[in-house]
Amino acid sequence: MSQKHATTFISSLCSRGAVCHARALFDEMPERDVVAWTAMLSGYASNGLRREALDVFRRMVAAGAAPNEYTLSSVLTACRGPCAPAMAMPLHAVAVRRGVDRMPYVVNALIDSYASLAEGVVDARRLFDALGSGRTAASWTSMIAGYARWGQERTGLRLFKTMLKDGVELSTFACSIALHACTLVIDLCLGQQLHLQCIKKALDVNLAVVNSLIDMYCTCARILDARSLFDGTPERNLITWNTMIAGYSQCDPLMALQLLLEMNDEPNCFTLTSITSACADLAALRCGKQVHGAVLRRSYSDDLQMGNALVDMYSKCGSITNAKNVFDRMGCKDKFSWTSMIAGYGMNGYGNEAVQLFSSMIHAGVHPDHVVFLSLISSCSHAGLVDEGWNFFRSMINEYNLQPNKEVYGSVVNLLARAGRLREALDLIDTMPFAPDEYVWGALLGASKMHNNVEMGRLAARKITEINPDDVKNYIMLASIYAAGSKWGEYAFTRRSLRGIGSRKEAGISWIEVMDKMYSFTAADSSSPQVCLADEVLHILSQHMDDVGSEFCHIIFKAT
DNA sequence: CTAGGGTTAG
Repeated sequence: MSQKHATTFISSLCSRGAVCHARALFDEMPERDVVAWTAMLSGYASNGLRREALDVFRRMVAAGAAPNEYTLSSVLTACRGPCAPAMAMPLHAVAVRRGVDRMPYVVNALIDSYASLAEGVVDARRLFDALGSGRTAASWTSMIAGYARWGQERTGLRLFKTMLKDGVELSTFACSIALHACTLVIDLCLGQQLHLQCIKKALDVNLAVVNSLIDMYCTCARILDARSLFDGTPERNLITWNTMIAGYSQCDPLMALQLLLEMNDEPNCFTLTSITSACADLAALRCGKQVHGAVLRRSYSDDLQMGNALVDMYSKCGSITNAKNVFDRMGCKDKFSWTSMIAGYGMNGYGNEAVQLFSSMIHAGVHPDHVVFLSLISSCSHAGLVDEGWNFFRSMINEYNLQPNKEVYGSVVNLLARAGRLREALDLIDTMPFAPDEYVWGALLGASKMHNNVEMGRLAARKITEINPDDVKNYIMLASIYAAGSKWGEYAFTRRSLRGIGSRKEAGISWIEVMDKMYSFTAADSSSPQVCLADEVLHILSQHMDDVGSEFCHIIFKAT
């Protein structure tokens, strides 16, 4: 068999996944030219065997075969990912030495390689600019993707527009990258324009494009548009399902579970993370436990994001012991893991534990940010640890050089006011570097009611009215403060202005799901005869809650 | 006879 024939055979075997047979044949060859080496190398690479591909490259160099432009672009793409930053420079040097560093395929691969590191984007751009008219569609998309990857989405999108102006035909690749950039900066307008272009050029039959469109609409809060694309596409893969489920987990967690039921593919780690966060929003503990079981069976528990979602889910379901168990078992933790656990302690009333965990976090060398301090201060607020909370606020500014944002100020106002230190809360509002919003005043108003402080309540309510005159609960709250302080004249006046607004306080609705039926209740819903039985029903329900909750999940995971 | 770019979760 000639060398040419053997090489053809090798690539053919590799393209059908028979890499081992290809390798056996390769090893039998009495001599191997560049083409043969490259065929073997790219055969490994296209089958995801990057280590083997790199090994072939090393042996090839050692054997004295000179890599050409095919070899270099193959080896560059083979080491995409974690080892790309280390390989970009040396391989670039080889390309220069072989005189192929300006060949489009090589340059495109180099752009991608350099842009795999944030600091390399500038080098990538230099290569891109040097290409001049030698740019291909892939050069553009690699460069745009490089920007989008490192938080320069706007620059990427500008380059995308330049590309179109230069007359480069819109490809499915460019389209999905640009759509992804729109998603990252939440630019619905541009996303919709792109959608239109997709339809015009019939690119919306491409699954990757459809998936990016669905993601874009979900992120831009257009779940219905996302759903109609999802329903309309003739073909769906796991990414399609995961994107749609992730979208629902943000705005309609029950629908996320529903979609999981309809899915025929096996859920993967991404699916289960979204489902876990849906369970967190529903406070569906039994369901969340079933998901956790599915996670353990599939050995996804080592995944960082999965662990974080589980900690969050158990915290929001009030199961702090399980949250702590998951947290403690996590092999590696990031800022989000610590924040979720601290917030979990806080929302369940464990202020001291939250404070303790914060110091463990500092001990572990994790830098706190605004979100951590927000969780921490609100933990202190719930647990009545006023001085501790106040000290964290001070240390946030003085020790960690963090400028508290509006939310943090609001949380500190809440901390002081709930503890009855209304005067100090008001002073803080007066000195904070933001215009106080209705939520800050709302915290003061609520605390004024709690501590029967008519004067402070009147002030807070007046401020809220200036910001939002239609806020009904503001008037109701103020009226009850007057009532408690026996200020009946002002009470009557407030009730009258409430009638003047002509709106009613929206009823708070609670709901409960039993099997596949949804029951809703409103507070003091005496109009419904069923509610007369509410206490009895609730009593029975609480006895059977565990069994009922798990039913739904058994349906979901019956296949596992 | 050998080479390229894209979409998913907190």
